Amino acid sequence: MCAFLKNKLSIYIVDDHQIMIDGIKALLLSDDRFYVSGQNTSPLKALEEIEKNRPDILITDINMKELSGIELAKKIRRLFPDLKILALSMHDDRATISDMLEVGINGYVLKNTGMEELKSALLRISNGQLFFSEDVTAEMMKAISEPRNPLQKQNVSLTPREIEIVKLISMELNNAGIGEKLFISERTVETHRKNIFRKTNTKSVAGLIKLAIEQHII
Amino acid sequence: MCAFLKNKLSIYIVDDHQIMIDGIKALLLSDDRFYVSGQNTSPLKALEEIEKNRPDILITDINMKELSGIELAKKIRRLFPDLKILALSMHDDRATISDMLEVGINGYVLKNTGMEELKSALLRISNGQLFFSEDVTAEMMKAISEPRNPLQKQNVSLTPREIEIVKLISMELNNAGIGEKLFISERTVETHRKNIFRKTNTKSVAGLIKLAIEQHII
DNA sequence: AAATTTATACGTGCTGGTGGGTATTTTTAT
DNA sequence: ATAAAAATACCCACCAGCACGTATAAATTT
Repeated sequence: MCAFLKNKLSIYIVDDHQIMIDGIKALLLSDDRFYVSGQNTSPLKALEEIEKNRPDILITDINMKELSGIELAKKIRRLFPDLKILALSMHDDRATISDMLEVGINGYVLKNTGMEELKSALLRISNGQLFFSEDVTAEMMKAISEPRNPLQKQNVSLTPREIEIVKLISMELNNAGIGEKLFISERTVETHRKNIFRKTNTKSVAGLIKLAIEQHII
Repeated sequence: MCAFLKNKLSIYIVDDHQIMIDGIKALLLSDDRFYVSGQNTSPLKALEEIEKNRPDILITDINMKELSGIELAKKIRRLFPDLKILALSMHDDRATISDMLEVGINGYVLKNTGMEELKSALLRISNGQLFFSEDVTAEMMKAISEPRNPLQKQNVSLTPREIEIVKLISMELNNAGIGEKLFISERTVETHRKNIFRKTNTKSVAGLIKLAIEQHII
């Protein structure tokens, strides 16, 4: 089951974009240290296949429609604790990185880095080491060096109602419009709004929307 | 210079994400009908290289930070009218599609389709035909069947200064703060703001920020 | 059963942004 | 050289949202 025994690393790929899968596959195919044991554009189907397939390393995208990479990684960690996970992402935003680290992934590389880096990531991970892209490491360093800035990694736990409000704000509705839509008073909307800004520690709609997008609320 | 003469299609790839370039390259490499004459993660550098390189087909991503695929395609169309352009995008939103069609691209495939489709797109385009992914075609059909809906195709071409303003808005600065930072009057910021909202056809900061994130402006 | 969270709602004063303009200078494109 | 686009700046009236509050019913959690 390990790389040493069969002399090839067994890789499973999950990515929303078939073309990305095809690309990675083609590249690994030409390198006899790797073997692509399977792939899927659907995280859920991938979970089933992994059960039978038992690869060494899972390469997963993070921003997937069906199930986020974070959720997938969580499930994987629970079901197959030994399976190594390498996150492959477009973004190096702190929230996502820290979410993934918390889940306990083994590596995080950005899509804007080359394939060589991906290969070394795979090799290092298979050795039990961790691997992070330079930009990701930099972001982590920054997070550490800024002792306890107000932005923390606070879990922005909005209530369902508040999330609804955020969604409507993002749809360019004003308080009156939101009230109408939810059959509540404009005053109530104002109160929700206040609470949302307080909780998210944002001071303008701009910040709120950025956060909401980062956290995949909208 | 054409595919028939040298029996290989010369392809140039532009994409923000090196890993995507690497993937496509690896795949085309294994097919002797294609030849990757060059690639770049920077649209601007690509433009220079294409001048010398003169490929048959340019594969370009659409959502790039430096220069959007739309802008790149426009420049290409003006400078090298014979060069075929194949857009490769994550999104099938109507605005982008119609922008690209207007510029006069030769094909549009989505990243969530397989590599085989990419290959046939390349072959058909080299024959002077057009090629569009199924989803893209569907979106076009829908657009036609819905006679003249209000959503039109707005060109979101913000000026450099306006983009600067958008960035500062997204950083939760108010007009006064922005003016201070850019050494301009608060009145000027107000004017920029007005123009930005008019151009982007957004009516609140929420919409603007969403758009800005979509378009990778921030 | 008690405590907490969530969702509801109102008042008031202030200010920052909106929408309506107009206009000049500088830069870029033709 | 000239037209067009971009960047600069101001005026005025209006009101939506913010910052302070306070308060109560309903649902959840402990």
